[in-house]
Amino acid sequence: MNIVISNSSGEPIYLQIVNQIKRQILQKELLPGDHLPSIRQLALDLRVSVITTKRAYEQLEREGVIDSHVGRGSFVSGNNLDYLRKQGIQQLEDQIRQLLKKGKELELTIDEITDLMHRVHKEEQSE
Amino acid sequence: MNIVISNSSGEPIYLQIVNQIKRQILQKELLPGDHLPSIRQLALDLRVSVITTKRAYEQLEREGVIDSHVGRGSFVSGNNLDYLRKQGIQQLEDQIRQLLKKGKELELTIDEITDLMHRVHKEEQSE
Amino acid sequence: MNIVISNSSGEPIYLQIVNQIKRQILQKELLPGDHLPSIRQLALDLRVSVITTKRAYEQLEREGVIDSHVGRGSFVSGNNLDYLRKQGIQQLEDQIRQLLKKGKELELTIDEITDLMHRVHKEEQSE
Amino acid sequence: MNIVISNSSGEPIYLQIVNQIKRQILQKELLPGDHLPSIRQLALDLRVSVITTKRAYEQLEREGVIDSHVGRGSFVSGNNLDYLRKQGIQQLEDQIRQLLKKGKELELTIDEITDLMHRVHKEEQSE
DNA sequence: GTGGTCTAGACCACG
DNA sequence: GTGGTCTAGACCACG
Repeated sequence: MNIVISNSSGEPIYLQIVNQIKRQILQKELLPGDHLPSIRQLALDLRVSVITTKRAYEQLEREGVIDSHVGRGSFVSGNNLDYLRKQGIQQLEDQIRQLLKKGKELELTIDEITDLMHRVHKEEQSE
Repeated sequence: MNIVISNSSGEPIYLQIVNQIKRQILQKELLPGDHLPSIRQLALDLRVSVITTKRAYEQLEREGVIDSHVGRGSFVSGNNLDYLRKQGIQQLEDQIRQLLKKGKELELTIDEITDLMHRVHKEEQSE
Repeated sequence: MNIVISNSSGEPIYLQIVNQIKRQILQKELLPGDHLPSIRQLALDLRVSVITTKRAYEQLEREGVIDSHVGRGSFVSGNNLDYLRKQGIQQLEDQIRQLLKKGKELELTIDEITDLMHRVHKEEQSE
Repeated sequence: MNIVISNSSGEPIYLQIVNQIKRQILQKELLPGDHLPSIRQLALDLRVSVITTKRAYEQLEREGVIDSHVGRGSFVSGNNLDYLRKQGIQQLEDQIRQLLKKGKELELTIDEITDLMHRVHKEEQSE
């Protein structure tokens, strides 16, 4: 499993782990039934406290994205793609609402915001 | 001055104050030279700790958006519109970058994101 | 607030806290808006680690039963009686299902189980 | 021998084995003297660790429900029906006590609990 | 003071 | 080995 931790991003470490695992499930790099590294092993790999990896796995289990069993470890649970996708779209819409609100405050029209978005998109691609 | 505090938004109270004052300056509801309520008065009005209003005013002063003078109070400082506008655009671009990143994770194209944005925009208007 | 911790019950301490707070809300000993003791204070009172009280409050917040705000503390959130009652009935029905299953294994009829329940009930009352 | 393991029930695997064997003895599907599969064979059948089946048999032996002899295997021991039945009744009474406690918290009377039990019983039967 | 995050370390039941 | 619970202790932003 490929997880990268940033100490400077401001995003809590446990959430970085949660989100990156969700992302990998969403992109089918992790499949239902796949065995995840143990919280101890992952902690060693990421050079992070066991408690932090545990917290991440707890969150994922609470959302039904993984199943953990004492003595056996943690596994990607069956078919969460729908759930994760819906959750993702929801978050996207929330971001859009914030964006539109911010744009309105700056007295930008929807077209100006769209233009800005396309300009930023082109910049990102050319990097 | 018209400030509304939300306890459920998750946004720190002092930042809610900061941002709403900035917004009002940007929208010319507050003009250069305008006298702001004292931190004590504002704390009373908003039913919030004085520490909180103090923190908000400190932040605004640090950004040069208001001037505080012992014994006289705080005032909107001269011509911050450019600064606030640039800051707003910057924040908007950051939001857009996050949006594009999230969209990419969900395997949405830039056109699909644009469509979604327009759809959300129409919903917001019709409310 | 009146919470009693048992070290011998087998029920995790944080769950004992969670359940006793839920019980008190259900029985209107705690009302919406009531200020709960801080996690540190409660930890001192119960002679338990801060992490344990924190964990209890996290669980309660996740279920929407309380609201916690940095710097301000934790409060019973508005009208959870319905939620808690429904949850309680659900748990009761699950217990009943287990009971009936167990009774069936022992080849008891529903009437025999009912009798046993009334007998136990009388014993409990006379204690 | 017919044992079904559930990964989702939360009940430890070794206890699932213990309880299902007890049940089968109670219901005379397993009789005194019957030869049980070896821990290795059972582990293979259930796709479970040998440690787990070993733990289950140890528990059963400790309770005197089976006898294990090195080189010969494990056998249902003579006349445990009384013991298992008493144990079952005991457990049933404990469940009833919990039920009554829960019901009390929800401010249900003994009659309301009895009604609910009969209702659940009818649902179960009609399935 | 208050909760949020993080760390190091321990013991337990389970597999 | 594996996750579940618990402890003592730290630093941070917020009020």
